[in-house]
Amino acid sequence: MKTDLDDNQDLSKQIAEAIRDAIINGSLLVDQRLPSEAELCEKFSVGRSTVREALKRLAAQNLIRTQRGAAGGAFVNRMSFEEAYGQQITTSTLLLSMNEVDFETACEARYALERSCAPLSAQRRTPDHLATMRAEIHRQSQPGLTDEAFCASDVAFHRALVDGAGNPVLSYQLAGAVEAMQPLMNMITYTQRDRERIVGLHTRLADAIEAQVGDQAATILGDLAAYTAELGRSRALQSKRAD
Amino acid sequence: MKTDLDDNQDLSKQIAEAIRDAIINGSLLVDQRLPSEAELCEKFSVGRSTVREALKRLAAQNLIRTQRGAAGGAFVNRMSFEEAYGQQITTSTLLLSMNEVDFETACEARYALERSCAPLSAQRRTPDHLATMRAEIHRQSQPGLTDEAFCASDVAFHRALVDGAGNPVLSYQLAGAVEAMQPLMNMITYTQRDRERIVGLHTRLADAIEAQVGDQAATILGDLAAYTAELGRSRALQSKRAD
DNA sequence: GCCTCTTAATTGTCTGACAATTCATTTGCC
DNA sequence: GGCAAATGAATTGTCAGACAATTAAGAGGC
Repeated sequence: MKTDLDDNQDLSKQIAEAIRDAIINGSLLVDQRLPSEAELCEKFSVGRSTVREALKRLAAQNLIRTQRGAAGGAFVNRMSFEEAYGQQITTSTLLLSMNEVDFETACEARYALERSCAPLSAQRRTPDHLATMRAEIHRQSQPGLTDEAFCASDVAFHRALVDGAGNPVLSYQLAGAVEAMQPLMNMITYTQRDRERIVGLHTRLADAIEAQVGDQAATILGDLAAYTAELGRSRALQSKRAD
Repeated sequence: MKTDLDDNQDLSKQIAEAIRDAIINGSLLVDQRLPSEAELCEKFSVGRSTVREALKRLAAQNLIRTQRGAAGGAFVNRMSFEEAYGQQITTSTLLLSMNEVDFETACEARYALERSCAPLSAQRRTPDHLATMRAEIHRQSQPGLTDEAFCASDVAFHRALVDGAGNPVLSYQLAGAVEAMQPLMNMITYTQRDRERIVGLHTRLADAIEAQVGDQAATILGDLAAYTAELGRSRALQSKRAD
């Protein structure tokens, strides 16, 4: 961990970066205790507030956790799939909502990514995954479902599809990407006919996954992408705002 | 923005979350100025350090930026693709390095994801993308290249492939995923024969993209995935540590 | 109109203090 | 001796006040 302060600006940022680098390059290992705030003050020759602000920056990125008390302090946090997943969703959601990404682009990206796990999922899916997919299809067929609930079920369905590939890294990347696009998908109003069409495609998709025919699953995902894009085009002007 | 503090623990975290939620749900718009620290102190009835720590948490996530001076303050930051990309790489890199993800799983995820943009890239790639791919292939053929430089060039090559799809959302998701796996890829030692084989596959891949034959590109990516996985299996015990 | 100086607002940093929490040690009782 | 309670020490969490650094806007002079 370097102790020299390069510039004359934003000390807490520099200190946070120094510690972050130490974590990334392995100088600080998981669950290792960082020096106490007082020691860091001496090491970097700064006041305690500055050190604390640096630590809070790291805590916000889930890089460290802190404990009070005698044997307390700041510890290097093991980044869990759960935390990483949450962070990715927050980042991606904001990125999409703040940059006027048009629906068609987001939609294309989503289905392209999802397609990548169709063959693996067809090959490795367990009965659990199939059951989840069937259950979500059933939920989507219920009348009186709000658009938001329909979208949430859609995400759950596709989540099961992705998880079926049995690759946690793939699940992490894809689930984050898909879920981040949910607010955009939520902007669509689905008529009863739309829903029936989607449920039909989902059913065929589940059938293909069950029959372990990956190519067919990929093709159906392509159809689903095309249909969703079409819905987006025709409903583009409604601009429902999710709040 | 809520002003009530639920628990009796970690005030700065609660305040940060309250403001973050306000940003996500649209109560605070891009480039809008947050209340000054003094005003936030009053609003939440806490001391200034607490408010500052909350703001630092948000700054660490690129949600806000701060400016000193008379018209200064904290402003809602427009999340740029650049920032989001950097965050995703940091998160994913740590996730992979701290959770003993085995090489084969990471490799499978990487190539599965990359495959998803092969058809789009074949369809839309510009001469610029092709030129970058050819240039990186040439670099990879240079003798005396370190393994790290070879890997970096490999990432640049695949980055061009991904960007060829002309979908910024897809580029963002994929480039982050691919780059985050670079440290794992760096653990491989490439012999001259390995490199020749990879360069050969890259050349065929560039040819397929140039000829706009997406299916073939996807197939070659599959071959590349299989070969990389094979290298990972045979070299698994070397465990070079990148520092 | 333009330049300079002043002023006010705001964030960045430091210091000192106290509260809250947690663990280790000591004390006191049996 | 053994166990429970009190004590103390270390550490983070919070607050208050002060000053420095920076920046925009206004005042004043020319």
